[in-house]
Amino acid sequence: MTHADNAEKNLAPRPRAGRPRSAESRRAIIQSAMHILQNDGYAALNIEAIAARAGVSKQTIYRWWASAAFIVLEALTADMPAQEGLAPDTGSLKGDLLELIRPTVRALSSRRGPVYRALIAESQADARFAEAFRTSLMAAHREVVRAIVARAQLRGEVPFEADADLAADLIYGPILYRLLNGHAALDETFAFDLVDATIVALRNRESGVKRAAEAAE
Amino acid sequence: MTHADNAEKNLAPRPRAGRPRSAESRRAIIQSAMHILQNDGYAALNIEAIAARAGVSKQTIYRWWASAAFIVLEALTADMPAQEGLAPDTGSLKGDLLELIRPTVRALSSRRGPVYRALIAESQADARFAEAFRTSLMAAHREVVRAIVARAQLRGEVPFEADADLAADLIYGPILYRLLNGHAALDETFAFDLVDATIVALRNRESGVKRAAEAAE
Amino acid sequence: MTHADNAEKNLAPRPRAGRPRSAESRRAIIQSAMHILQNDGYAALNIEAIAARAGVSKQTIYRWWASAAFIVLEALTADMPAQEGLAPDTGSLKGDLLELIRPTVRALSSRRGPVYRALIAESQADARFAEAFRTSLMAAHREVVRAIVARAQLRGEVPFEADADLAADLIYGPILYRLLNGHAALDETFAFDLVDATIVALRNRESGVKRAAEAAE
Amino acid sequence: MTHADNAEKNLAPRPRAGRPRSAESRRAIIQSAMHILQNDGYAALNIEAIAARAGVSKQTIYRWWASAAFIVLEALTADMPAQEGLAPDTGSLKGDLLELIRPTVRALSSRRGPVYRALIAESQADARFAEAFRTSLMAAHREVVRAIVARAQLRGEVPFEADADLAADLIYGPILYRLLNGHAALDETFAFDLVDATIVALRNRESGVKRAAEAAE
DNA sequence: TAATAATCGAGACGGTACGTCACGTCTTGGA
DNA sequence: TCCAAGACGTGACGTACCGTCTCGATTATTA
Repeated sequence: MTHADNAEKNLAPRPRAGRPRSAESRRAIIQSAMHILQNDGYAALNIEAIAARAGVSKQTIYRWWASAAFIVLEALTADMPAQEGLAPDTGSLKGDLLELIRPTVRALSSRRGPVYRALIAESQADARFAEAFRTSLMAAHREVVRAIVARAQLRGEVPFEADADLAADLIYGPILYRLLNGHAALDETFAFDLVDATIVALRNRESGVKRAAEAAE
Repeated sequence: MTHADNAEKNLAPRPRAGRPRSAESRRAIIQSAMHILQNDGYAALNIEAIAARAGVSKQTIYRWWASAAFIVLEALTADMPAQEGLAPDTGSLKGDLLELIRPTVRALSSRRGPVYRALIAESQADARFAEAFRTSLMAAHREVVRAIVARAQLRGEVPFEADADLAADLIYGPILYRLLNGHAALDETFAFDLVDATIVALRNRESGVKRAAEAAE
Repeated sequence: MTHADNAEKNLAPRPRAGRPRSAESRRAIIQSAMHILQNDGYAALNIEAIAARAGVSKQTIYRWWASAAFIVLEALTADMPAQEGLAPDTGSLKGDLLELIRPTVRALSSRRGPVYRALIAESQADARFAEAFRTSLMAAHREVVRAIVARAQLRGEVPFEADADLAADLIYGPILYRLLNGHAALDETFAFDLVDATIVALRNRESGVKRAAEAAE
Repeated sequence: MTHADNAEKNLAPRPRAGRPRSAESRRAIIQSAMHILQNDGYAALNIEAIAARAGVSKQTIYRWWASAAFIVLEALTADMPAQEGLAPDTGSLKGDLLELIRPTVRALSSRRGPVYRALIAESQADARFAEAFRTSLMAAHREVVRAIVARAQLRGEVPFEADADLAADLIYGPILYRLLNGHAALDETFAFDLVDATIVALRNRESGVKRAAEAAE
């Protein structure tokens, strides 16, 4: 999204005139937003509260972010570089997926849960944020799955017709479902089940060709 | 949940004193809520707008519903009786699942989409609504899957260890994921993929016993 | 002006539905506005401060008044009925004018001064308020002069061609001038001077006819 | 006032170090302020708008002027030298006063009106500006009247007891009154009326001595 | 020919108040 | 009892200007 992009650009080497953006304010805003979100919940996360806690004017927030959700998104993506290339590489598809999913499930069932629930809820009300969220955080998560599947294809663990995008849906879909709907726990057993289900689905080579024929019937 | 329950009770034959509840107002409120949600989106759905459009006082709304989301939920559950016993019975697991999923996906990609997106978003902010939504609509959807799987087990299409709950997660999880995140279309191809993935996962009998052993390693 | 008019009407016999306007809030708002104006000055008179001091919501203020100046105007005009028919009647033009001007000058050089200075200043920035101010307060003041002059004409103290409107300008103009510009005191001597000047101007019968001729030259 | 004074001094030959003040910026600022005031009104006259229109930084404005009103005042006083010694000298009191008032009234009823209305309004909110305005522009205007009256006294047209200050009040007071209150037009007829009223008031020799006696009664 | 000094544009900053929106509650009179 | 109308206190919204504060660049005088 434009706002967040500008923010990052303006903090990068800045050849332009005028007082430079305050890195201190930016940090205080992001920290305040996360603090309020984690402690008081998303309902309490509003611009006035963030500004007050960060000792910052509302205008400064609005100058760089379109809404509180964008601040949270930036807080999450700012951590990402450290996690980059984080696609685990254990040598086996099952190992990789478990290495990916178990920490994910663990984080979402504790402190990360409320954050993602809030951002997904916000996505339903704000199309501009939805796009930013989808193309940054969510896309990054899906990309990891795609990388894992690609390696498994090279190793011959799954056929080349295997649909990596479907795999990402089969992993993150149910996780999201349990996170948002709360009908069952996000626990280890669930992680194992998801991995198994995803692997057998990837190995099932019907996907491409045969399916098209069926649909045509 | 209490409010919605009262609503239904109060419409049933009830010998209480005073002026009876206006069925006309109830209908107008529900229709207005759905109209606003479908046309102007979740962000525009508020009590004030519903009251204005329904020609009803805000008080009347607050008397019978706890929030706009409960109105929408009532609109959906009021339609349910007509769809009840909707678990399709084609004679095969694949047929049943397709019969279930294809219309679901079709509805969600058109007029039902905004409605479910709104209710799930609301669930993240309101725990009381979340419970109502989960135990009514969502539970009903999952129950259909469970019935289909049970029949498949009786037919011997899938082992008795097959996890019907996981099957529901594998079906509705990815659907929800695409609905909420919008990274890919909710189309026919997706429905076929989901059905295939779910079936191979159900047939994979590792699920229960072996898994526990692995986790213990 | 519409806002102020409605306010008065709605406090009068009200045959309409809905919760009636709170006379208590109205009183608290007007009193708070006057208190702030008298103690902290016009610069400190803003809607937020009035609302806070009156224990009232901003919305309630905006519902009935277009700006703080209108509240002050209502405070002044609400006192007017008590002063109505206040055109003094001493039996002589000079007596009447003195009876009118001396208290005016005295009030403006003490507590009324800041109030009128504020309202006139506001009139320069807000055309809608300017009209309200002119047609209520200012018009009432001018009307008193007109009544005094009319009686003097009947008594034969001044010719019938005497211009009562000009008399009002000659009285209130210089008073306003000193009030706003502050180049000299608003004192008793000034009141006497104004009365004398106004009287001789009224007796000077050139006004109408001869002037037109001159202008045509 | 200090700011404005500095402004003028700093433009005069001054051997201070550093980059000299930009005459170009000063001109642009003054012109922009006048343009906004004349076209968009007093309410739209703010530093931000002036800076934007002049293509100048806000800092530059704040460095040389204390508020927008001072800029306007400087715009008017910068024109004054050209008008200096403007006390008309037609040989008769009436001629002089007409020569003075008619152009004044004409200017105020067209382009000068908004300007003076703004400055007088500002004077009510800012005591420091009020003093600057009173002792520069307003004092100059009053001085002209005093000079005219002095010549009339030498000619014997009015007694030596005639109060020139009162004359200035009788002229500028009503003009200001109509300008600010807008209850009647600033036209030729009004100019004639004012002149006549002022002359008869000046000729009425009661003013000083007798009045004191009356007041003591 | 530097060093010093003041100004300039640009533009971000902490503030204050604005006027609006929706909330959920509360009187009214009437059905 | 319920209903519509609609006023009420509350809290947050996003915006407009305020006056101040860096920046890098520019243009003078002084050493």
